[in-house]
This record gives sequence, structure tokens and C-alpha cells, in this order.
Amino acid sequence: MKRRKRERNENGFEDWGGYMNAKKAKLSEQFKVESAKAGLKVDDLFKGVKIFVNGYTDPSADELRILMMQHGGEYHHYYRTGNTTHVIATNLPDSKLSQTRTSITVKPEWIVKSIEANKLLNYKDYLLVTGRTISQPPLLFTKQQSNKSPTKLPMKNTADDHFIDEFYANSRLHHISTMGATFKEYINQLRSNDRHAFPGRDHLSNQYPPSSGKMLATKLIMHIDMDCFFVSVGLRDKPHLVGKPVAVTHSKSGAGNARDGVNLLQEIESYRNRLGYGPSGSSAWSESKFSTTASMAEIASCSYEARKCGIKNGMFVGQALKLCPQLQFIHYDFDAYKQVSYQLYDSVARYTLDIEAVSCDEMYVDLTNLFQAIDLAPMKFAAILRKEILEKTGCNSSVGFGSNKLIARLATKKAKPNGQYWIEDDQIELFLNDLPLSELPGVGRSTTHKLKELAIKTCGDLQLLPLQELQKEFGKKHGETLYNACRGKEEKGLVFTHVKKSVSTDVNYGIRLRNDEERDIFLMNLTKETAKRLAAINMKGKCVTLKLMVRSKDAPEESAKYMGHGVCDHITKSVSLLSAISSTDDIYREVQKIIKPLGLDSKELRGVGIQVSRLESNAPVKNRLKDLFAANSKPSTTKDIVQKSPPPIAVEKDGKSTSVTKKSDVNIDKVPHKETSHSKDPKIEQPKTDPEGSSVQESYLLPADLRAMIGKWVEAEETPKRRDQRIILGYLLHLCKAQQIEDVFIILKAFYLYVKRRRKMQADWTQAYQKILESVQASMVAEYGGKLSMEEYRFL
DNA sequence: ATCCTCCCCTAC
DNA sequence: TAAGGTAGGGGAGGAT
Ligand SMILES: Nc1ccn([C@H]2C[C@H](O)[C@@H](COP(=O)(O)OP(=O)(O)OP(=O)(O)O)O2)c(=O)n1
Ligand SMILES: [Mg+2]
Ligand SMILES: [Mg+2]
Ligand SMILES: [Mg+2]
Repeated sequence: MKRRKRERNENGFEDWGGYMNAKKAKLSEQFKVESAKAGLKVDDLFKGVKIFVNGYTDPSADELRILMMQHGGEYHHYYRTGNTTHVIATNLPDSKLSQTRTSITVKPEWIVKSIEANKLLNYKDYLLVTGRTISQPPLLFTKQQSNKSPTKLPMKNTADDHFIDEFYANSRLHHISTMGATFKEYINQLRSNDRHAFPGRDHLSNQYPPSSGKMLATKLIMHIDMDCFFVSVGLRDKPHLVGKPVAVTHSKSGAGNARDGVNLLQEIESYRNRLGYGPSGSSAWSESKFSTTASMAEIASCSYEARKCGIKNGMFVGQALKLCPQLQFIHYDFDAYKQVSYQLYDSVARYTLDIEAVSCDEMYVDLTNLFQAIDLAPMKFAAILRKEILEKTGCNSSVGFGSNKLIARLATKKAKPNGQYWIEDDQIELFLNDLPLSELPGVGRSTTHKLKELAIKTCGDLQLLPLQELQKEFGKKHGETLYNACRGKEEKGLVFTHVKKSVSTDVNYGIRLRNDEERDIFLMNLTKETAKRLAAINMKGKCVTLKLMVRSKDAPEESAKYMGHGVCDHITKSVSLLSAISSTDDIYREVQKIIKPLGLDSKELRGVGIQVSRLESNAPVKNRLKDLFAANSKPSTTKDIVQKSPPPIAVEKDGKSTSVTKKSDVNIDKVPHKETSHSKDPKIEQPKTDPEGSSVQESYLLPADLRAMIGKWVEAEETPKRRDQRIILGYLLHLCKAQQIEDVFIILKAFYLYVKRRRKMQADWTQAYQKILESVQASMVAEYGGKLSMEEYRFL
């Protein structure tokens, strides 16, 4: 078995880290004196200094942010022309280097050493760029100086160590998802700063002081959303394209490419087979059978001129070109989107922090409080705000007002492009009457399709349906939501403080694995990415879920979309854990435990996702910054020991995971909307009986470790939680079925003694033990026709 | 009732 | 060629 070692590093970087570590160690003494609470100001060392961190640095951007906060400086999430005083960077790619000529770019040691010296050192001694050369360390990628562009290489193999990074670097959906999370967190962070200033609000309250006693009668919610966001950002330096139909996409030429194994018509049929209706615009793209090479690249965003032809975000390029042959394409610029997003959020944050972040280009704002401090008409405020955003970003936005989020959002839609609209309560009924149902947030393809069968197309139509009817069709809550939404009613307030509940990494593109070995390499890489994301937010989780997409039996060998997933069956399986995990090894073990018994053909995999949920905070008291400065004194061995603690216990639901002959162990998507197609599940490779016999068992916990964990559990937990009891029982049943009766006996005995040893004999613990014992006995009878003799080990 | 897992749906 | 991610709400149906 080959172990892949970290394969760094081609640019002489390690020495640098060592140097920084030494510096930081020296600072540790002083740092200890400082408040442990990050964010509390200690001095004004960096007063007037406003930094923007560009690229990888050590200390990290986040650590520099905290340092600036502690020493009276300012931290900018993006470069603010005429405001940011210093760019902090260690190395910059060629592309970004040019920008730095117009600004002061300084190495991070300037900050570290200044803190160390307890005085502001001259930044000129720490410039990254001196004249035309980079001082130290050397620029990355200097080898690639050859004339020919290094692009044009074929797509990386799925199991390539860089496949995941490259995919994510280019995935727009990954970027908007990540940015969405970024801005939810950004609002959390702004709101947690009690010194946050509101210059916009202050200015307005001077200019439009509140007339005494005047209060807003009802809640006022504002929704704001950038117009064709990616396009607007991209067109800022392409004025010749403004006013034309434009789309952001990866497609260069608009042409696709014919490949072996593709069968478009078969694929559409397979899709229809699964969902009961075809892919959107399928007639348009099935016409492309005549021109086999229509591009199936997706359009991320299109200009309003393009929308006049019927083009929509998410549409395939080939289909869009049919609607509008003059459509022009521009490239992605993910860095720019993020910068504009910060400018958008910062603009609104000048007035209020009663903000619910929705995405990188969109948020809800509760203005009820703001308008108690100022006497200004909402529409006037919107004009001021939108003008400010336009001046800062060069992009148009639109604003909607309403008495709840739903109405505000509908108003924004009405206002677009580059407008503002207020739907007051007495206009709601009229506004909704003819509104197509699909315009309601929460009503997507499936719901629209279902309602169309009932001849319901508008909100007005839907209002005629009684609540019970809707609940029968859509379930209790969803039915009620629809019932209210079509009347413009919505109770939900804004969520100002976001709490993350799960972390996942999915790749459903470019998955083409040749064998199980490649599958495991890819799974390991994906697990590493998952662990990295958990570490980044300092979380661990008690549930691991594996999501797989497997080519449907009736789908063509190759998807019509290049490297796409095509039509697939979905398999989801999760493992509950007794204690939370976050390391690559721990997660990978669970992933293996799930995937092995499925017995899938790796060649048929088209998508893989790993999710960690039931999150809890990792190392709640620890302050990473403190570690940073205090580290280095001893190459600590204790860390290694801690990591070697026995793996947490995990079991499949009901512990039935080894009954591999049971079909129910593989969960296959039900075919929605087609009650008639009960006949047979789409066939899937039947799990094969384990060839090596013991490999399944190997991925499980050793009995000794289980015993130890039960000991800890009984000792550490106040009361036995139902979920944990289930997990323990599941594992015992698993041992039972694996014929490890002796182990079951020993563990139960130990469990009994642990409970007995508790200082206070609690009824809930004895009951928990009894319940588990009884369940194990029942299983013993079912499996072997006899019980364990546990007479001495039972509570009465 | 309540919880659990697996799944569907939606949004950007 | 092309980069079809990710998080949350909630329903179905079985177990407790
Ligand atoms: N299917 C989609 C939808 C959106 N996006 C990205 C590109 C969009 O520019 C951005 C914001 O999404 P919006 O729904 O706000 O759409 P736009 O801003 O493009 O247009 P609109 O003016 O309707 O808001 O998210 C995407 O990549 N793929
Ligand atoms: Mg938008
Ligand atoms: Mg695209
Ligand atoms: Mg939006």
C-alpha cells in the first residue's frame, strides 16, 4: 500500500516558516500578558494603519485581523483605494503584482516585529517589492516562464492530487456557496463588534432628524440584490459590451464537442423516466441533435438584454445561442465578485446591522429601527444607498420594500433592473393576483409542475385552494407555507446571527474512476478537504454522511455534458458517532465504513459528497493566536499522543450494516410524482458478499476500544442520552451478528460494572443498561436461539 | 409524541 | 469540451 507523502515543496519556503516561528516565540512572553480575549484592544500601536492582506501569509489573514484589532489598527477585507494604507503579502503571483506598484505592499513581519518592539517600525524596511524585484522569498512559479501558455492541459484525472483544488477553483457554484457562508459570518462578526460605527446613519439623522413622536406603524423590511451580479462586475472594464446581450460562462467559443458514448436523446428519456418531466428547455436542446456540438457549459449570469431573448441564469450556452445568436461571453472574475460583495455589505452596514445575509449579492435589512432615528422616506433612502453602491462598485443594484421578507423580495424582482419598489400592504392583494406561482420564493420546478397538473398557475389561483387540500398534497408545514405565501403572508423574522449546522464537500463533476484504488485516493483527498473546512471554523461533528451519485442503468455511458454526472441514482448513508470528530483519519474511517459494504462499481460513480453534521465547537477555550506566539519552545509530543486516542464509536442505524444481502441497505431515490412506477427500483449493483471476509470488520472499532469508550461515556455523561444508547446498542448488535459473542459478554459485563461504579447509582443509568441488555438478549435469541447468561450482571 | 435516517426540494 | 456546490427546511416511514 502506497502512502502519499506531502509533496512540497518547489520554492524554498520552509526556512521562512521557521524564521517566523522563532519571531513569534519571542513575542509569546508579551502576548501572555495581554488579554486572552481576542478583539479586546491593548494599545494604539497601529493607529491609522489600515491593512489589506493579499494571499497566503503567516500569521494568517485572520490572525492579522485580530492583531490589528488588538493594537488599534484597521483591517480591510478588500483593498480600498485611497483608504487602505498597507497591503500585507508574502508572495504574489505575477498577475497581482502589477497592482502592487500603486500601493505599499509590506511583508507581515513588519506587524509581528512592530508588536515585538512595541513601537511602529518603519515599513520601508519591510517592503515586499523593492524596485522591480521581489525581495524574499522568491516568487512562486518562476519556472513557468516559457512562452506557451501553461493552460490547455487536459482535465486532471479524478484521483489526481490536484483535481479537487482545480475543480473548486473553477466552480461558480462552489464560489457562490462559499461566499454566501463568508458573508453570513461577516455579519456575525460585524455585529459582535460593539464599537461598530454607523457613519451613514449618523449623517442621515443629522440631515433628517426624527420629528418627535413619529414612529413607523409597521415593520419595514428591505431586500437588496445586485443586478445580474457577475455580468455587472465583469462589464465594468468592458464598456463596449454594456447594453448588449452578455453572459458569464466558461465556454470560450460557444461550441461543444462530440464524444464517444454520448446519447442525448437516451439521456433525456432517462431523465424523464426518473422525474416524470423532462429537463428544462429539453425541446430546445434536443433539437441540438441536428447540431451535435451545442455547448453544455452553463451560464452563471446574463445581462438584461440577454434576458429579453428568454435567456436565464443556469441555462446551457448552446440553448442560449439558439435564442440569441449575438450573445457575447465574458469570463469569470471570482476575486472581483468577492470584493464587490464586501463593498455592498459595508455600504449597508454604514446604516444598520439588522441584516440577514442571503448570498454574495443579496440581503434582507430590517429598517424598522433605522427609521426611528431618521425622518426619511424609504424610497429616498433606497436611492441614496443604491447611488452609494454604484459609486463604490460600479454596479447597479435593486431594492424592494415590504412588511415582510416575502413581500420585500417580490418588490425587488418588480424593481429590477436598476430600480426600487415598495409594495405597501394595501397593494399586496392586487400585486399577487396575477403573479405566476413560480415567482414565489420556495416554489421551484417540482412544486410548479405539481400545481400545473391542478390547473393552478397564479397566486390568485392558488388562493382558491383550501388549506387542507394543500396540506394533503404538500404536507403539513409546506402546505401551510404555500397557503400563506400566495396571500403575501409570512411570519419569519430576519435571522441576524447565523449558526452553521453542517459542513460538506461535494464533487459531482469530472468523477471518472477506473478502480477501487482510485476511488479510495479520491475519497481520501475529499476527506482532507472536509477536515480542512472543519478546522477552518474550529468545529467537529457527531455525524458523517456519504452522498453518492451512481450512473443510472438506463443512462448512456457518457453524459451529454462533458465530464458531467448525467442521470444518476442517489445513495445517501450516514453514521452516528458517540463523540464528535474532525480529523482526516477519523472521518476517512467512517467514510470507508460506509462505502465498503455498498459494493458499488467504482467505474459507475459520478458524484461523491461528504457531510459532517451535529456540529460542536472544537477546543472552545483555546486561543490559536496564543498558541502561535507561545509555540516553538518544545516540539510537543503531547499533541501526537492526544491524536492517538481510540477512535470514537460508530455504528450504522440498527447495526444492520453487515446484512449485505438485504436490499434495504442501499437506499435508492424514489421516483417522485410517479406512484405508478412501483414495479421495480432502478437496478443497482447488488452489494457483493465481502470477498476478504474480514475487511468490513476491520473498519469497525475493536471490542477493547468499545469497552473503553463505554467506560468514558458512563463516567463523563450526566445522564445517558437516548441517541447515545442507540449507538452503543447498534455496535453491540453488530458484534452479535459478527458472532463475537465472547466480546459482547465481556463488554456488557464491563458496562454493568461501570454503571455500578458511578458515585451515585442513578435509575436512568441502570435502566439504560437494562434496556440495552434486553435488546442484545432479544437479538441473541433471534440469531442463535439462546441468551447470554447475565444473571449476575443485572439491576433489579 | 418524538426521534431517527434517508430522501426531496429550493436558493444563490 | 467544462468546472452540475452547498446549506437548510421539511416530509415519509419506521423505531422507541
Ligand atoms: N443558476 C445560477 C444562479 C446564480 N448564479 C450566480 C451568478 C449570479 O450573478 C449570482 C447572483 O444570483 P442572482 O439570482 O441574484 O442573479 P443575478 O444577480 O445574476 O441577476 P438578478 O438581476 O436577477 O439578481 O449568482 C449562478 O452562478 N448560477
Ligand atoms: Mg442578483
Ligand atoms: Mg459556466
Ligand atoms: Mg441574488
